[in-house]
Amino acid sequence: MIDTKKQLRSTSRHTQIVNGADIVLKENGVQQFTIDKVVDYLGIAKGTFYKYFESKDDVLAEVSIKALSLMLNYFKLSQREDQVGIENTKAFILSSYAFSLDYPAYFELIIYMERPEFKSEVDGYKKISDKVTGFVIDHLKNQQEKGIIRKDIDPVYGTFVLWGSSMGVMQFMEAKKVFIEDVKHLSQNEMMKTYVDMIINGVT
Amino acid sequence: MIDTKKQLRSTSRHTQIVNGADIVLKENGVQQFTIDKVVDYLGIAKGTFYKYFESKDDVLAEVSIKALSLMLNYFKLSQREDQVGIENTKAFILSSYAFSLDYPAYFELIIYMERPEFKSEVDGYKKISDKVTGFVIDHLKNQQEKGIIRKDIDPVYGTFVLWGSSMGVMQFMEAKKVFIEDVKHLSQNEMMKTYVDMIINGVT
Amino acid sequence: MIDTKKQLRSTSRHTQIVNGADIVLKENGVQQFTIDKVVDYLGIAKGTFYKYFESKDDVLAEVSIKALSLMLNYFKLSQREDQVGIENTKAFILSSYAFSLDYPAYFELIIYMERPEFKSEVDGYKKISDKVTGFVIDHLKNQQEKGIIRKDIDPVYGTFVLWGSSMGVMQFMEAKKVFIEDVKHLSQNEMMKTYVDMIINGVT
Amino acid sequence: MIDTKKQLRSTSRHTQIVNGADIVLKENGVQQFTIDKVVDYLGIAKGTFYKYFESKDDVLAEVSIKALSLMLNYFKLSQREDQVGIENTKAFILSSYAFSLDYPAYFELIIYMERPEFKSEVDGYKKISDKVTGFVIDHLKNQQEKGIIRKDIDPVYGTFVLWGSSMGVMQFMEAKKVFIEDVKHLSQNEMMKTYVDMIINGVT
DNA sequence: TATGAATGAGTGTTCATTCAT
DNA sequence: AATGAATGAACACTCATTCAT
Repeated sequence: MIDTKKQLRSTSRHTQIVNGADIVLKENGVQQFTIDKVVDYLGIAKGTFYKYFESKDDVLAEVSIKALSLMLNYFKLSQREDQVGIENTKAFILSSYAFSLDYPAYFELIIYMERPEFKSEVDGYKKISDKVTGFVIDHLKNQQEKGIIRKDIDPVYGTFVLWGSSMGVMQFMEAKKVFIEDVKHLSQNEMMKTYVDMIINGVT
Repeated sequence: MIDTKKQLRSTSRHTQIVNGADIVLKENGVQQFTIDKVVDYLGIAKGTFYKYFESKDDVLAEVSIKALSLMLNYFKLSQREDQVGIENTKAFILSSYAFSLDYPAYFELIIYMERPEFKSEVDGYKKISDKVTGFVIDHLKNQQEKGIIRKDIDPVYGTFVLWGSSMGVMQFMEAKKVFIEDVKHLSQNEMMKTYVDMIINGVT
Repeated sequence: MIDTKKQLRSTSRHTQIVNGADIVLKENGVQQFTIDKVVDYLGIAKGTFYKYFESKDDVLAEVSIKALSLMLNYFKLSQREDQVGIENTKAFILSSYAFSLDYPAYFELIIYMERPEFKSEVDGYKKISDKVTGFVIDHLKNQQEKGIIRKDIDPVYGTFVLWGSSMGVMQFMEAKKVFIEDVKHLSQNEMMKTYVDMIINGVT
Repeated sequence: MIDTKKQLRSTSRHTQIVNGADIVLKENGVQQFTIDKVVDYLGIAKGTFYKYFESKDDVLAEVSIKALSLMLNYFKLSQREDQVGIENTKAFILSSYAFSLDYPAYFELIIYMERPEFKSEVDGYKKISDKVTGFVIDHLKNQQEKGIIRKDIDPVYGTFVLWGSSMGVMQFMEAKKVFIEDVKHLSQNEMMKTYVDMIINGVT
């Protein structure tokens, strides 16, 4: 339990709960994330939580807005005008890798939110989710116009494939971390490089 | 509940429980898989279950051995001598796609087992996991020797990339099923084709 | 939320809250009636509510005054000078049936208020309750004087019997609605007719 | 909490829980009946309860079987061969009155179970419920054949009217107990007599 | 007089695991 | 070796009521 009173002055309860949920998520992962842990951590009553959020998925949607915004920021920061040719696409993929390394719980959350049964009523979620998708689609189209990426790849399919496959590789590495590094003496970075190399070659 | 007595003579309790868990898994999926359902199905006592398995994850690890074996079989059956060039690699990727469609619960299980917190003590799991990995590594090496796949790709990294990315794309499609088909009017098959095209181009 | 300010000038807070509770009751029924909904609807603070009312049951008691007043009005409107003989008594019973159809939530409330554990301190409730009772007693006495209703029935007992039994029949029909209409293919109206016929025969 | 061990030897857990629920019901009434109270009373774990019953409504259904059986018994015991004419019908109505006096919580429960949303999966409930209804219908038919009750009354409607109205009168008396006896100095018995007189006159 | 954030004891329900027999 | 009754902490969610400002 943290000292709630200090925070109250500077932050609204809503934000405070989102922040608490954020921390609980990072410490426990999505599967072990519970409302009980959040209210315990914040030292507030359960009723208080439900004054601000309709459901568990509701807070998670808000946290995932932070997660997606942060990821989008990683994407944007990876793009530089002085990078020519396929470099920007490489940089984009590597930035999503960096994000998954820096914020593994966020990464897990984004996957969790994609469950079909998840019907978020939180406006911001759909918005930022579309924004991220849009960013990648635009990137692909742009590279196709410049003649850098093959024009026969549908940008929408291409985006989902890019996203799905890179997330898969990262998830795989995360899961097999111990196995890969200790047993096989492989490096995650080396593996990511191989992936980028393979997928980049496939689209150019 | 099935008739346990007949099985008892020919099969050991251990195997019998794994088989029961297998069927329960296929019928319910990983999230709805419970020990209660397993012992109900088998008509055995709960205590008996815990005599043979330390935990829920323990049986699931054993079931996943069956799942991985079956997947390996799909891989093997996809390879034909009369297929030339890159066709065998394509066939290999598509066979893992077919597997995920034919046995969604197994596919779900394999992903479930990859959680970092999952620490299986079951010997056989590592064995079959290595076997599957070995198969793909051999495949890659083979294709490289024939000059079909680029020689600069490390076969071990390449294997993990191939595996991780294709599973990622499939998982992504499964999760976004409704979204992809209803909202974007995309086809899962078309998306898989795009993936195969992109990754194949990247390795040849 | 409604605009509270306008009402404030003309109506007292007390009345205003009762009116709000009234509307919330009609829209939600007794079981779903919550203080939260009332203060939300009125746009006032919860503390304000508890300044004017000691408990949830307290407001409901006040709302039930409105309900009983309305029911009394139904009773009165059912009586016409040109109706001769037992017709006015029939009309009286049918008017209480009409009331229960027109204002199901009020009807529900009246039954809810009759729980033994409900101890209303609200003055007005007893008053209107007596008024309704008085009306029926007077009606019975009147009919007895005219020789329409048997003189050996005590008008006070008769009133409670009339009231209790007709409410019971209506409550029974409401509860068994599905059962009566779907399973037994009976009609609510037909059942009410049977009741009126039986009870009217019993008193004449 | 009672001493559980003694009971265990003679009674099965199932029966024991039903008995506990029975007592909790009688002490608290339907609205305040909770699983927590039942397990607290029995001194068992919540999980134990749910091993034997699927839901709260499930136990209540079982308890109501006891209630309905008991009520049916009251009905049957009221019928005597040496009673002639309308006396048996009177006795029947008075027996349901006696039942509601002896077991007010059971009476409440029977009303509670009639909620349309209540979908009991418990076989016995429908059975005994139908039995009770059947008993009354048969009684009416019988009296009609003997020429004691008017033949133009449909026995099914008549049953429901009889049941609904008598339950209504009893519920009304229960609710207004204090009011009737203290304020109006009326007697419940006198009121019941009036009801029986009125309804009997209406049907003969 | 009015506020509204905060409370917390419920509420029904689940399920992996234990242990006396 | 086998049983299966019992556990109990966990879970998401509710709502009448309080009290410091």
